[in-house]
Amino acid sequence: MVRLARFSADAFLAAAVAIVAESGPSAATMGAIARRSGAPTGSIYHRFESRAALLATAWTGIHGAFVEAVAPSLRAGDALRAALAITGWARGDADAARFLLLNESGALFDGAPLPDPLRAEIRRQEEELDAAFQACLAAARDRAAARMERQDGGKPPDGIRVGVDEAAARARFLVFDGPIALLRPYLLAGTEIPGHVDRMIAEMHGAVPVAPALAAVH
Amino acid sequence: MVRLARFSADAFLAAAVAIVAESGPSAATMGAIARRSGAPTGSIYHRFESRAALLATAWTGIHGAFVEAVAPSLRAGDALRAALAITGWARGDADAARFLLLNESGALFDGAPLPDPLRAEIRRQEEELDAAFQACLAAARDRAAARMERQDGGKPPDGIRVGVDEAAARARFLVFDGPIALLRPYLLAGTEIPGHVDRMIAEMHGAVPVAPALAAVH
DNA sequence: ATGCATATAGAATGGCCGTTCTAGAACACG
DNA sequence: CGTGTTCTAGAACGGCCATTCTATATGCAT
Repeated sequence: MVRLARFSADAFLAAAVAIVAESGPSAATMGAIARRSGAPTGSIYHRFESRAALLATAWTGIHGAFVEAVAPSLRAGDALRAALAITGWARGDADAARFLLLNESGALFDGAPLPDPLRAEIRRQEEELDAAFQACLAAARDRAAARMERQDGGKPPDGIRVGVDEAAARARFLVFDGPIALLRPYLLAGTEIPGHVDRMIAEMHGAVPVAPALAAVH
Repeated sequence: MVRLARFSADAFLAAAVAIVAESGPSAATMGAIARRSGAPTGSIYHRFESRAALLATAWTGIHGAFVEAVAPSLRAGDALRAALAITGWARGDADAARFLLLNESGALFDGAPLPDPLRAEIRRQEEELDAAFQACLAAARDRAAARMERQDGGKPPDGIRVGVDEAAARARFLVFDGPIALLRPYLLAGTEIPGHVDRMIAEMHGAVPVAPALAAVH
């Protein structure tokens, strides 16, 4: 019922993502987003209640795609495949990867008031990713226990005995922080991601155990 | 000759570093720095010609300490010791490490006009660090060549044949990006840096070669 | 046709921030 | 004991930005 919109929410989101990817979050002013969309600034407020809501919506869409790319491998207990899914996803959508990278530290919507459904979706994504990660961690722990049982009666193998916190930190690095650190230079430079990034990830996974002897701690 | 200053340049720098470490770069407004120092905003401009100059000076001081902590090990060709020097330095000055981390992407003084001596010092530090890094890379290459000669007549060992770009990228990750990625969660959370961070760095250096068969490429 | 809800269009508002300006104070030196 | 220079002190200025407001257009439902 009534006047049809010339500017869609998606158009504003796309403009915001492009600006952030090109020039960083602080360049994504309402004026810049409007200019890039060919719209007046006021029209943005017919779709989003604030700049924070707009950017958070953009973040949520991109982060959702990220989670969908990574979570299945995690749920399958395959940490290496999950790590490689990150590089694959980044290769497929460089702008999105750059956007996510530049908004890592939560500087985007720190304490800003967001619409409730958006907050709920953000939490849902975070919980889904965390649950998948925990599943992967549990699988690694089980494998470590089985390996230990096979090798000898009770003493841990040549790996180091680690606690749960350490195992989680190790897994986080192997799956997320390490691959992201490998991608960062290329994402920031805007150049293609070379194949040896994947090779290094594979080497790391082969050499650095997630849970070397976690079963001993249980 | 004349009135003695109540507020030193160092006081403003310390205030700026503390604010950035606590609340991020955008919180370090001239007003906030002045308030934290107990000075009027105008007084800051008797020491620094602009906000960019102030923050860049703070960055340069911290980065200089970082370089001094890391470069000697690099010049000695010891990549592992260099990587561990980063964690050691971060443990010794958490605020400084946080400051550096939060200003990685050069968002601090992007195209801002800076006094020439400051620019020169920044460039000098960057060149010193890069030279040390290149020395470390060259040492790794020499060791790889020697290892190859010892093992067999001409074919590369079980390592992967890599080019110069890849060797540099590998070394960068082993020395800088990897350790920093391991530190990031603890720096951002403001919690103590656990010992297993160093253990993982050592594992990585043991397992992921900087220049596996670089000599074959020369 | 005529309402009327919803859009465009862009000017106006108010706040924050970096920077500058005005006034006055302190101190080394002649 | 001025005098000049460098400081404190904080108000004032100008720009940018998010947000709101006013005026006008559009097109479906009646």
